[in-house]
Amino acid sequence: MPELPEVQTIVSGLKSKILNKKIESLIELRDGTVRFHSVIKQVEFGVVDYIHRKGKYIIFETSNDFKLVIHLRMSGKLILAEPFKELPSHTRAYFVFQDKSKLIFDDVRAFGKIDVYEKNISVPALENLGPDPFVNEDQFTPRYLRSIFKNRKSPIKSVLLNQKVIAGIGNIYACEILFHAGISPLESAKNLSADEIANLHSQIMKVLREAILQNGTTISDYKKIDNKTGNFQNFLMVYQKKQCECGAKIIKIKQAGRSTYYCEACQQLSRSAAQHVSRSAGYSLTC
DNA sequence: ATTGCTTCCTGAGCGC
DNA sequence: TGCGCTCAGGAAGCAA
Repeated sequence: MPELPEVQTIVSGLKSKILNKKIESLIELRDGTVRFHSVIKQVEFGVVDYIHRKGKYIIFETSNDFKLVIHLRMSGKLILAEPFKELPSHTRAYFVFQDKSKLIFDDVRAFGKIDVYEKNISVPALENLGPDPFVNEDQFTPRYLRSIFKNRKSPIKSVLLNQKVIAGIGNIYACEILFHAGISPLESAKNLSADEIANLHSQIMKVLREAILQNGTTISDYKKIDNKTGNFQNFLMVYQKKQCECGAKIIKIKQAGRSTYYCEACQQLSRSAAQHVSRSAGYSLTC
């Protein structure tokens, strides 16, 4: 499942491989994968001149003033392919560049989409996103989190997954971040103390930064654009784990329809700020 | 305004 | 071996 670190890894790869390439065509193999918003289908995109992301959305901007907004959802992959290479079995769409190389959008579960807009049109999905911890680092502060959490009764795990609050965190990193912050996923967001929020903020930055360094987490589907796996799965502490490093059993529950993994011993409910002990530095990169 | 449920989709893994 | 069932989950859309 591509979340912020996986999408960041993909965007970095794309920047080095397809920036300034001319899009000759965008072929759709499965209806509904590519959606044109007030743009005709036979559009000449021109050259890919800017590649960036916000949250889990990948955005290509082109020299003829178009914007391609790509979301990989559960199982989407962007794979670079040499000319004449056979297409993967779940190819939903692909770009052909002027040099005949291809960028393939492969997606088993077919939830992913490519949305085409004119460059100066605002994209609702992007407008509704909260700050991204890296793209909007100046807005994503402990103070911002305090203001948002103040009135939220929802469990903190669900709030972390809310893209309107923070753009980019998905199920795996929500679980991992809460473990490293020593906060129970069941805790109501409004119960968190200022110290706990400050610690949570720093764990969000640390876990995501570390995952980016490791090129993301490959659990099942995620692949880099060279079709290779990420490495952060080797550093997961709770997600799909049976036992915590403290020796306690990892608990699996459902929250808002999603699996949550946590350690009841390390992540206790309703501790006062005074009792709170911040987890020490975190990663043992010797796994 | 916020929260929670359903839908989309397909392959893996399971029990029988 | 093969069938049917459950599960995985991001975000949109809707209901409460």
